[in-house]
Amino acid sequence: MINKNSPIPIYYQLEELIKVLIEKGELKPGDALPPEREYAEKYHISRMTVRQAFTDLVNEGYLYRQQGKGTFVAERKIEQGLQGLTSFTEDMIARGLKPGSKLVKFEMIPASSQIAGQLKIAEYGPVYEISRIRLADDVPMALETNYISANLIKGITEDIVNESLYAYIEEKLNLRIVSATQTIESSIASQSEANNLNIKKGSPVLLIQQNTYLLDGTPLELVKSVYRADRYKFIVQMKR
Amino acid sequence: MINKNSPIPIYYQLEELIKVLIEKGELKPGDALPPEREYAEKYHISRMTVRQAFTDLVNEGYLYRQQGKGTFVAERKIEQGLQGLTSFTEDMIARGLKPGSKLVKFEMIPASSQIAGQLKIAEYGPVYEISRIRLADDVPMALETNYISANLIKGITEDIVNESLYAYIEEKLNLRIVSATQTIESSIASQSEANNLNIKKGSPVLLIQQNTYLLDGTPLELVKSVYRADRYKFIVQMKR
DNA sequence: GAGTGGTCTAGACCACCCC
DNA sequence: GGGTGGTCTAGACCACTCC
Repeated sequence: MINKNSPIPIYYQLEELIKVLIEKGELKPGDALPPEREYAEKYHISRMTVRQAFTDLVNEGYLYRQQGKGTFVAERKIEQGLQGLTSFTEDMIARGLKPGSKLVKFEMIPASSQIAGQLKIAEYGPVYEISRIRLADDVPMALETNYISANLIKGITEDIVNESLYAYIEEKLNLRIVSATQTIESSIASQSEANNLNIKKGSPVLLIQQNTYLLDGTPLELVKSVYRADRYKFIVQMKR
Repeated sequence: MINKNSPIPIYYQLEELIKVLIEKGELKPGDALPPEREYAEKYHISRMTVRQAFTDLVNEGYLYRQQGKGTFVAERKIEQGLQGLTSFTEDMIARGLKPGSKLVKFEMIPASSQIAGQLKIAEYGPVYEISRIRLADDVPMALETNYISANLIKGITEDIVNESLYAYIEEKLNLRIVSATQTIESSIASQSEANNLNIKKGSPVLLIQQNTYLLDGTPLELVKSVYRADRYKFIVQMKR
């Protein structure tokens, strides 16, 4: 079960092993896991290594610990798109919907002061503005506009946007997206938003602005989205 | 600086020490910290202990690591109420507003099937229904309704509700609130909501439903809130 | 090659829970 | 008292980055 000569870290192998037990239902919510010392002995590994695996699973919400009592399987995690940073595509798939996209604008423009401030670039610096109607099961779900500094991300084409912008950024440019701040507010559709989303003017919409950051805190992009309230709810999981 | 005989764990003392350096500005965003081995030597502690402190600070968003390069101070954390679970009161204080509250309903009712299902109690089981108008700087901000199983939380009184329900639950009943799921949607104020919030019928509002859970996953309460869109934006921080 | 973080060991003692 | 997780040690070798 555990291969000590594998290049995959032992603690990681143990995490996967425990996750599988939970997903197969052999460990049910509320069940106590075997104690750390027992795992250490069984697999001939150090207790600290077992603890590293357990700690990760606690942080991911699979387990919880109680001093003096033991380690237990947590209630089933909410299977939602929002336990972390996800793209529209990932979000829709997690919700069981077929994602789609229709490009409505793809331009390079000078940054307004508001956008330049958020992206921490010079005012009037070049940014890509990419507007897309986002579809779920072929019905409009949201109107999404991305702003990305053209100096940071060079060589974007329409083809890349139609494929996957995130995959291009992460795989081709080797930039790691690690965090984001989202601001969510309630609003009412303007005439042009209503036209794009195929709803009536004045219908309620969810306005989401996302700032995305790289590992060192450099702003990568700004995304402004308008979601149809009748089709979309935002879900967040929080820990104390 | 580090007291090895203190009952406070060494790794925790080190965390506080580093946090203070960051908050005082002696360590600025982007700065490299001294390497782990240097801390270990300086304070005569094990490198693993240093690593535990660093790891916690990375998880809390204060630091980030780069293999082969070093450990660095992250960009200033967004000082927002929403980097974790907060009560309305905490949220308002974090936003620089004076929280207030006006009780409009306090009853014990039989749980509807929807509420019973969410709280995982029997249908028609007793629940407290507590409705409050939430004020920020003395102006209505939200209409909030809590549902709590009366069997789980016994002996709530109006006085407790007017003080702090969370403090009562955590301190007096010794229950630890650890996680919550929030569903956020956009809607339009009904006539009665509009009256309570002092806005026009049909104005946009943010509908937030929160399910709160204890350590072992037991549902503690259900909170349904209606926030004025003109005064409130919801903010979330996410990590990959 | 030198320096950094990443993984791992084989112990130890403490704090807490339950019987 | 026995079992659990919580903290801590003093090393070791590996993987990665940079010069």
